[in-house]
Amino acid sequence: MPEIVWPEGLKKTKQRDAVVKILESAEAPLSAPDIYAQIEKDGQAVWLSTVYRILELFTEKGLVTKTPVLDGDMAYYELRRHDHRHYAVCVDCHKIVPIQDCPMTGFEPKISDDFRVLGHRIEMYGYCKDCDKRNKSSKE
Amino acid sequence: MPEIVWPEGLKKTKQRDAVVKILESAEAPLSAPDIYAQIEKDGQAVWLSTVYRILELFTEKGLVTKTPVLDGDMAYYELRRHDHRHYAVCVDCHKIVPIQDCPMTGFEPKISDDFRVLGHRIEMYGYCKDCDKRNKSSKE
DNA sequence: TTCTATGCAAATATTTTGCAACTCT
DNA sequence: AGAGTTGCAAAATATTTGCATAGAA
Repeated sequence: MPEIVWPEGLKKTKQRDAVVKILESAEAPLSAPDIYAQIEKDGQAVWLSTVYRILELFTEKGLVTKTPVLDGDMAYYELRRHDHRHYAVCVDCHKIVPIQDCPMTGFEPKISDDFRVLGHRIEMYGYCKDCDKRNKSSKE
Repeated sequence: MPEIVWPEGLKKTKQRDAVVKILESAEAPLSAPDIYAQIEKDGQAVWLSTVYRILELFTEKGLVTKTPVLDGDMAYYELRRHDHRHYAVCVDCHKIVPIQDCPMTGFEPKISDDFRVLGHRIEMYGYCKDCDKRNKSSKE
């Protein structure tokens, strides 16, 4: 069962289907090369530039959200779902872990007069369990 | 009066001073090319790669925070001040506006068992007053 | 058939790196 | 003097674009 509504005017192609499928089964944002690699691994042929083009198009159509992660050497993409998720990112191994709830709920920023807020992005950073443990034991 | 403590072991050079001065007077995060352009405009000579190197070093030393903005085509840098600020970014003109207070205060994410949280980043996005007005009037 | 999407190559943009010359301490 | 910094050029990485062909409606 597809989680998305296909925007009218867009043709369905196997490349686009592949991208959607990867995004649907992802539980954390993925980079374009991530998605490209997964499609290849599934035995399908795509070009990285095509993946970029699809992601850009999907972002435009509101299907996908483009967001930088951590210190941002790459852009990450995720399906724009009905639920509202944020992530914690490990500063060491760059693992991405979903956070359950959103601290912005009910929060009204004081800028609202000067700014029409459409949404927000929250990212926590720190050490995941594994890296935390490793750092402690190696006393680094 | 300098807002920062110069890390020991780092030499003071006019390039580094220039970068610090720009960052001190900025009230929103700046990209490396932004900083480079401002220094040039002040009549000083620097190389962009030097600016990048200085910012990387400062980030390592904890003087500066590197953070991607909006959809992240570039990294932005800001002085790591004592106060804790977040920003709203206009999706149209990319203007960056500081937000007064932080919705995370007192918030304890449910992941804390599996993750040692060091900090967080929040970014609101939407339309700034000018772009909102312009979009309404041009009925675009 | 007609319009759009993709393959492919080549360009662009941002950031990083290597090394010799220079400049702080 | 000696270690750390910068100028400069060139490389590396991420992403975008142009155009002819292939594919969906």
